[in-house]
Amino acid sequence: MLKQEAAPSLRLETILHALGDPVRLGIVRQLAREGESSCAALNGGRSKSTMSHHFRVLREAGLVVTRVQGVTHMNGLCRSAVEASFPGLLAAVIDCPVAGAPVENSAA
Amino acid sequence: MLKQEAAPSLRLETILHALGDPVRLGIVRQLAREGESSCAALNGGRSKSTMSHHFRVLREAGLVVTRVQGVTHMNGLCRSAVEASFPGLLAAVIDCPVAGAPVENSAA
DNA sequence: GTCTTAGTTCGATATGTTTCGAACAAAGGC
DNA sequence: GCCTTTGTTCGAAACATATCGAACTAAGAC
Repeated sequence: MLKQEAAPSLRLETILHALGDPVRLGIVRQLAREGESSCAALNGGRSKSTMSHHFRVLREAGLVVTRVQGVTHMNGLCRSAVEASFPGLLAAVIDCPVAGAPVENSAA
Repeated sequence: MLKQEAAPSLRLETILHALGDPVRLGIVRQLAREGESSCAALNGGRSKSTMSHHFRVLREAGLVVTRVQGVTHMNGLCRSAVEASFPGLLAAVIDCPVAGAPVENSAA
């Protein structure tokens, strides 16, 4: 079962706004590096409700799809869909080193 | 004379945040299409102080440089600097059609 | 059926952002 | 010198966002 709020609009403005938050940027980058993850696996010490909010923004922007798998929700990056609408955008955001680790780097 | 707040940090997070606002995204896209412009040439009916604020955010993000030329301030996109740090990012943001015209399209 | 787990939704608070008008500063034209 | 033009800076108001805890829901384990 997929969670997707209607057809995501895939508006550039909405996508950039979603990516403009450090927590969400961290989520997207981590999802890109490590593939699907549960919500809990990405909370950098933030509360469940905060994370739920950020995932909702990412979902509504069309950047992330959430697949409900039993009790956990697996989130995946919508690489191809975003790539189709805005070629090169995700690659540029993902394939570059970045200072500061918004979501802890699991390098602990 | 160039206006540049110290060395712009060129942080991805800051750049995405700057681009996440529809007015600023419009400015950047228009600057990309039409080259340098004065501040006044890009106000979509907004007040001077509002535009000044947006240009400041763009400048601080390292997306725009402002050259003072007599009484007017000419703003140009820092394509190469941004491209050097985040290859493909500006291209992805600029070279795509976008719904909604934040800054009026001069197609009036 | 009861309990646990993983997320969501709600309501509140604190913080940021956008926007404006008014006052200011710099550069030139007269 | 004075006036005009173009932006900037300063408050202030309106709005949006990030964050939390508490109450809720759905799925499964027991």
